[in-house]
Amino acid sequence: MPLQKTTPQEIIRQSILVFRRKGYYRTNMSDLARATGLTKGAFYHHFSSKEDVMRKALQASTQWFCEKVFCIADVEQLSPGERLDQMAELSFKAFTSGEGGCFFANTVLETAHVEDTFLAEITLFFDSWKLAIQKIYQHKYSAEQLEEVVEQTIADIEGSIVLMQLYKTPHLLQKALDRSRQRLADKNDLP
Amino acid sequence: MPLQKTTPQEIIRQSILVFRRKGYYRTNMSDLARATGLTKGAFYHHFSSKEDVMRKALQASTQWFCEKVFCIADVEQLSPGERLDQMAELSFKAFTSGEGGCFFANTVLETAHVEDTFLAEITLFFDSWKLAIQKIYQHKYSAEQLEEVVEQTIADIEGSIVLMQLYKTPHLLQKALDRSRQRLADKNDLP
DNA sequence: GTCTATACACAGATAGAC
DNA sequence: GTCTATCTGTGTATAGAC
Repeated sequence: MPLQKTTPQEIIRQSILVFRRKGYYRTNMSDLARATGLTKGAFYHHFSSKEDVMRKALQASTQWFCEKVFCIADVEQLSPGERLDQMAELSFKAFTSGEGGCFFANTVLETAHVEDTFLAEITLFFDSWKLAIQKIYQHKYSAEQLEEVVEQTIADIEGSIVLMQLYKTPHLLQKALDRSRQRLADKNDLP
Repeated sequence: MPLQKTTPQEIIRQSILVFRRKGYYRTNMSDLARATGLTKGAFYHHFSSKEDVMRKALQASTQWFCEKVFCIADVEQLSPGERLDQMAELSFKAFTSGEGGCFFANTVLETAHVEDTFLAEITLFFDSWKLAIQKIYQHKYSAEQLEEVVEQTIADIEGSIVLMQLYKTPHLLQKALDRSRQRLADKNDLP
């Protein structure tokens, strides 16, 4: 029997890149087929619809962040500062490699008020991210401060990703990640 | 001669609401026509293309922010804190009334890597915003601190608008605006 | 599993009557 | 200035050969 030429995993990997760059609605099945070296017909052999591809792309991307980035928050051999440094470095690469910034922010802004099809998948990403940062900041912030400083950190990073794509300079994201590190070091901080 | 039933200004006003909620690509001419009580044919009497409507919508929205919100930074009768309070209150209303959060953030994420058609219009909005906040923060921050704290403030607000739409609570934006106020009050702050 | 061909719906835009 | 009708392109999805 012949080998499977194109695996669903590889199709999803390429589809994430296209969706992140062009957005959900602007991406068409021809784009996805071309990116994976398939035809539209062959593509539909693997996935039932564009929505199906998108959902699996969001899930795969969240899984990647959890396994490669957010899990660093649990490494007890490292200090909180070292954990944040490693997470920041990987986050920077993830959000600046290729085009499109944050796949999840793009998707929530694009779809939230049209159809709530992907809200569960996107919420899972941000909840996982919040939890990871929370684990690190809890060494420094009190319980009542913790929630807001975590929200501020993620908001600062996501907003910087927006501005980064407008002004076309990754330095804006780098500075936001540096601020997230300073929040762990500084004595007097917001809030 | 008969009176003009639908003014271009009113068409743009309604189009902004639709574009902000559904996004540029997902909005079709029927949506815009319906929102203004016109038919597609009548709509094309006023505007040459969807891109034309979008560009004028972005320009009109920027003009509104400059005349109604950003100009408060120049009111010398008010203290810097009072100016920021007033700007924050109007910004909160602008970003939470209706659906879609920030029209400009939505548009830059949607279009930046597909076509750079609207980058000039969006840049004008953010540059105007930065300038306004800069005028207020310059009373407290040194020249070398100023740029980053302004960028941080806008990033924090924009990121909070993203999260606000995911978690469906305007409180997230309110807290980001409160932090922008604290940056003017606190003694020790980031950076 | 991959291909070509095509069905079907809807989008942006135009023509021409009123 | 607004309408109905229509042209044309493109999008999602399916059918069926190889």
